[in-house]
Amino acid sequence: MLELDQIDCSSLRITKQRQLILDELMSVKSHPTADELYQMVRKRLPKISLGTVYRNLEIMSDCGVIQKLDIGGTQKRFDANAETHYHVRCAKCGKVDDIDMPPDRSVEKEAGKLSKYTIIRHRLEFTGICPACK
Amino acid sequence: MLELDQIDCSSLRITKQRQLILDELMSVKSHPTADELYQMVRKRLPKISLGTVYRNLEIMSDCGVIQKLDIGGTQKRFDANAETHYHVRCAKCGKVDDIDMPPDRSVEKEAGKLSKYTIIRHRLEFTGICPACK
DNA sequence: TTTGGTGCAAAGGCTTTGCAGAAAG
DNA sequence: CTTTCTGCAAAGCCTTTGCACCAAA
Repeated sequence: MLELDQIDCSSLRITKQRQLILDELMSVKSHPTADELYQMVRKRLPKISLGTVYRNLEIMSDCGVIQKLDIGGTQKRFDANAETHYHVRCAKCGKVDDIDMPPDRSVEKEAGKLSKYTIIRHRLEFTGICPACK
Repeated sequence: MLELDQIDCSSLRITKQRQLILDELMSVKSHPTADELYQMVRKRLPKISLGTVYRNLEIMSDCGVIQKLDIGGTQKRFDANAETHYHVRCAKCGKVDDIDMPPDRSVEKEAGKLSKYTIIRHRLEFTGICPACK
């Protein structure tokens, strides 16, 4: 729940593993799960462990280098683009893509008026059927 | 992933358990997790099992009686209101509330133009700090 | 060196499931 | 009666974590 903690991002080291995980994530426009990323990185660094992938994805998203997506489905997904942007998820195969729509910050102001919460951010997600599943 | 399957909703029976789970869910405006609901129902039906709660929540959301929410955090939450509406989640305590904002279906048309997906629905969620956590 | 990172394997948290008996229709 | 549902407990799936060793700075 506590997602506001600041972690120390200044003492991070650049390890082979961390670099490769980021490289692989940046190389795809899809939004892979930790395990998918693990399979990708393993081709170049066969001895890397799944735990290391999870640990690094966690750290990098805490530091704002990447983004952890909590889209439908059971597994979390990761996005090399840490900026706010919108996504679509295929209801059949679970694939997640970006939607190239400019984020509309005004909805946050509106939501702030309609509730007693102090709004920090918003997230807009679409569900649909991807071209391959049609 | 396959969330489009139709399940047979015509042969459902009205059991004590199912009725109570729905009653409890309808009685709150919060959006409880399966376990929270289990604790609530247990006060009135001490011998109910957690598995039964999960099973019924699954069935009722498949049949469109209730809604399963996939909001941030590790646990799924449930909503007696199956209509499309928006939510806020507190970044500190994880509480989820409704936002009384009319759903804007036009964003779906826009997203359809900007991607190759056939859009089925959208979901808008806010993150903020609830009054109790301020 | 010092401190942070890694691999491994075990543990954890939430959810699903198989099965035999119970209950709804 | 027949079919669906329940309680229980075990299994499953994804993710986190403890520990001893390794490597970056």
